[in-house]
Amino acid sequence: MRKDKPKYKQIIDAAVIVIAENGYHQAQVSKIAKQAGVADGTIYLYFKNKEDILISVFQEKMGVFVSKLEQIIARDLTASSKLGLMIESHFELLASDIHLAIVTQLELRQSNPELRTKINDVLREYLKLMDQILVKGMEDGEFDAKMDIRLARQMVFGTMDETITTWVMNDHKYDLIELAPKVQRLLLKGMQA
Amino acid sequence: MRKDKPKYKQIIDAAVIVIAENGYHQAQVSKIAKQAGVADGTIYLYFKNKEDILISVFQEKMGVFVSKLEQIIARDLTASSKLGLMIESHFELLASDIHLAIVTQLELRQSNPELRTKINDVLREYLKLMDQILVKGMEDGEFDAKMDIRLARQMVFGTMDETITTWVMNDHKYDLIELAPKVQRLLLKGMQA
Amino acid sequence: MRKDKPKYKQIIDAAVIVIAENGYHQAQVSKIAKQAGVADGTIYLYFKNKEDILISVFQEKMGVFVSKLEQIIARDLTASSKLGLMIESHFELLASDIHLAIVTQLELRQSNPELRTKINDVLREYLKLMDQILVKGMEDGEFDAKMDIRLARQMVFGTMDETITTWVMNDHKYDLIELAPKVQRLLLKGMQA
Amino acid sequence: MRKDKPKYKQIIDAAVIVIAENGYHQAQVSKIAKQAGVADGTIYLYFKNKEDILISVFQEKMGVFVSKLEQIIARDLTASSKLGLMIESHFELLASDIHLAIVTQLELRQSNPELRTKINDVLREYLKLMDQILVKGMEDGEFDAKMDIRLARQMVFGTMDETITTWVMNDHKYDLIELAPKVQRLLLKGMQA
DNA sequence: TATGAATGAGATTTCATTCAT
DNA sequence: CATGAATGAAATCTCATTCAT
Repeated sequence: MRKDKPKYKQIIDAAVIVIAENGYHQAQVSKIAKQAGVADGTIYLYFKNKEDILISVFQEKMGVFVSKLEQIIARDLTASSKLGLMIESHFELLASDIHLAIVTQLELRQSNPELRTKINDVLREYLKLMDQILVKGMEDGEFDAKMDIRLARQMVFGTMDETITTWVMNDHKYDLIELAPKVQRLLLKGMQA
Repeated sequence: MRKDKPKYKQIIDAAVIVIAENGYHQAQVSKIAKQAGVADGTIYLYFKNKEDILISVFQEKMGVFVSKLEQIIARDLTASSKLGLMIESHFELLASDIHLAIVTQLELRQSNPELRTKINDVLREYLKLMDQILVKGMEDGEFDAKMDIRLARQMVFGTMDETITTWVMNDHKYDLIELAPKVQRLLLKGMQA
Repeated sequence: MRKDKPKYKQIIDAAVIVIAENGYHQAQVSKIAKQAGVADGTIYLYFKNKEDILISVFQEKMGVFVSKLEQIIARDLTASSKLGLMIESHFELLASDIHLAIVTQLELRQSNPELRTKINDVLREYLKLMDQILVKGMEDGEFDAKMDIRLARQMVFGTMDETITTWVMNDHKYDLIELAPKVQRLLLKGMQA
Repeated sequence: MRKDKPKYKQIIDAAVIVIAENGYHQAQVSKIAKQAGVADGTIYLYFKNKEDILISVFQEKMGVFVSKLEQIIARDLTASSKLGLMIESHFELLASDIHLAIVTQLELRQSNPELRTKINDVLREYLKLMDQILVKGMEDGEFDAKMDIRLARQMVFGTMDETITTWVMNDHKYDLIELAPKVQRLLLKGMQA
């Protein structure tokens, strides 16, 4: 389905706005179409069905996170620095797009198990990259070589996720980005050799 | 709403089972009524509406977590030990009731933000108790006195939550409880003075 | 699904009227519900889905044809007389319920192949009874013992069907019933020994 | 509408194939266009609307039946022979084009009464020719001079139609053409003087 | 002539909630 | 207290047709 055409992106962006403003269950296709400035039927020229829109939203947006993280990993830095950059970059992306933050932290989690499974597939790629940082840190002697890597990853991701969700649920009335260094310090301490 | 009558609890328990077995979106009132062995209309003698059932499920079950945690806090122990017991106790409760674990970690999160806000109100009590442990640890010089207490709490809760959710999503095929000490160690290291 | 309850029959009869007056493709469930004097949702307490209504219409109404024909066959008459009574009875039933005639001869034939297959299952029972008459006639020496029974049945049914359909399509402006003896004579001549 | 241009016939033939292979309700304009190797919009340069395609299909194909029958009538034969040739010719045409048989016997009957009325207009020409044979037979003393000609025609057409439809519905697994003489004999007996 | 992207109307079905018994 | 039959609002997706190029 013509992902290069401008309307594809138009609809994705419209979906993010509509879901953020109306909530997942009130995000009817007709609302998304109106927001995108196209007819209802046009949606179906670019997406198989409603679920396909939502998965695509997640894929397109998560893609940005993944490529940012890939760039960070490619750089010649310590694992600690990479971890810090990752957190900062993750927070920045969501802080700069409140709509997207609402959608990923709150609304998309209301989707049915089927859809969530597909979302998890997308997420997994991100978590794999995260693991690369942890492994490097353990190999380089920065992180505790004996720590359970899965648990460590769950701590890192769980902490970031909880921090962002709390921020979103508090109507983002404080600065998320300035929490990044503190979160980094906390997590690093937990994992350091 | 007659919370003392046996049918009140019957319905709450039925709701947990039905949601766990069918998923949040397939947990119709009529199914809960059938599972509870009462007529559909009877539900409405004990609960205002469907949302009220779900909040009540969370309140009743969370109450157990809260009272367990209160007992732990009342004991004469170091903050670190209390934290360890809290994690262990939390894991134990969910590992011993898979239905409940599925409901709290996966299904109830599909509810709309409105309901989730109410659920968070219930959760807040638990988080406040958690804060007491952290404060005590900071005062006693066990934990870093300068750490951001909200962030620390988010790390603790986020890590526990992510760990349990991952366990549930992996069909609880490994032992959750034996992860508790490792989780404790990881978190303590992050927070220690 | 409660076929004994009066609402079941109410809905069936409403469906016949709505389909006859509006055509198959304009017979929305909401129209049938309104005609039956029930809410849209009530339909689904008695029928699995829209197709189920249509099949039930055919089954219920065809049941009358079948039982009439069974009575005729049970009587002590020559095959020729039975054939005559069958034609007469068939014509009478449809002439007395124009709505039903329109539905069976025109509207229900617009249904999709799936539904038509199910309708044919119902029809088969009627054709089997028809065969009994033909067999008896052949055994008793009334009908040509060497005729192809399938072809004979196709002639009988095809002629009746074509006659009724033509009558319906001509807005039943002439008397269908008085054609019965003529049709009988024609068919008997074709089959007689 | 340029009926002489090759694309006109291309589209007609494409329609027959698409309807036969996909069924009436799955024969979308876009499928017919693809099968014909033209763009969707091009269809509308040759046909007023979808219904117009279907009527044209019937007209074009029925034209073959009519001209065959005209040739038969023009020959110097008895009415009985003509009737026999007509049945044989009718069966042959459909047996040699299964797609067409499926379309005329099953699929086109799913169209709405409006369209069917128009199809009947086309059919009427064929039935008129059939009447010529019957009249001649009655005048020549071959057929019963007192028979109701309309009924007789309904018997002839209804029997042929039912025979062919049954053959199509049985996946044309037996030979239709060899049934022709038997059908002829049956019908002639019914009509003979 | 020919294209094909865009349009937008329209219907089935589910399920929380009510209320007469 | 308890019942359960009845209600009725609400949303996804299809596809014939158009029209700018």
